[in-house]
Amino acid sequence: MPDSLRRFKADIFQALAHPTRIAIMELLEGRELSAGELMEKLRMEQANISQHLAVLRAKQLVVNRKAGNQVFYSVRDPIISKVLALMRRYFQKHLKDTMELLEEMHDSVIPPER
Amino acid sequence: MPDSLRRFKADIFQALAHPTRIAIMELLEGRELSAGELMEKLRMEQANISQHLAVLRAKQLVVNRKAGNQVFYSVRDPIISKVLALMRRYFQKHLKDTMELLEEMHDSVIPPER
DNA sequence: TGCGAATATTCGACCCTTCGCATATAGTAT
DNA sequence: ATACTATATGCGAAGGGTCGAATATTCGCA
Repeated sequence: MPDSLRRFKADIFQALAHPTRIAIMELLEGRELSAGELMEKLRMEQANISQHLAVLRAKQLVVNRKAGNQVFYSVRDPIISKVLALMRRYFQKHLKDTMELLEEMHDSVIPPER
Repeated sequence: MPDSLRRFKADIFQALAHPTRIAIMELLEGRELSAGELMEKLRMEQANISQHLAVLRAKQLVVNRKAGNQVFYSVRDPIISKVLALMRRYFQKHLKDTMELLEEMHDSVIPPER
């Protein structure tokens, strides 16, 4: 496989390599949401969400549809959703190790989420 | 889904988000290779391969087995190979768009590979 | 046309990753 | 022990990603 293709594939993973973008992709599984709805569900700054959407758009992981004042996003190809689903299986399978790793990683105490 | 888990999942993608590491994972599909064999197949510096292996090890995408003088690597869970396989399907499906994107991305001329 | 709402883009600071180089560790053999 | 091979780790420089704040664009409506 030529390196240019591998670089491209790496870029796709790179696009998925951010918690917010994963959250966006998971929220978009099977349905369409506007940028505003995403912003509200994720409780993040408008500009920030928009930047992450720009990344996902640039790598063509999502497509957008303008409807009046709003822009609706959806996942471009269900294969990507399958990838995310596989990842969920992977995490369930290795949940114990995952937790241990998590603790090592932020090696002291994980602040409680609220 | 808690954000800590999503961060962890993002880290997995991050680990895959490099052409060299994708190459390593693909070479390891279904078989075991030593660090030296990987280095030779990929024609990269020893230290560099070793650093990439360290990343893959840290995220537990590969496991290693010491045998005398050498260290053999293999993929920890075939689910990850499935993810890579899905990605290959995705690329075949969108090959035309992929190529166009590639040209936009290094938007002038792509230096010939040798 | 002008205004307000929804979304996008730009900018600068900070941080993290990657590379090459140098060095360290682990194992084998003599 | 010494020497040699295989692999790993530490370090600094360069590059790229992420964030918040400010600004720009696009659309609908009066």
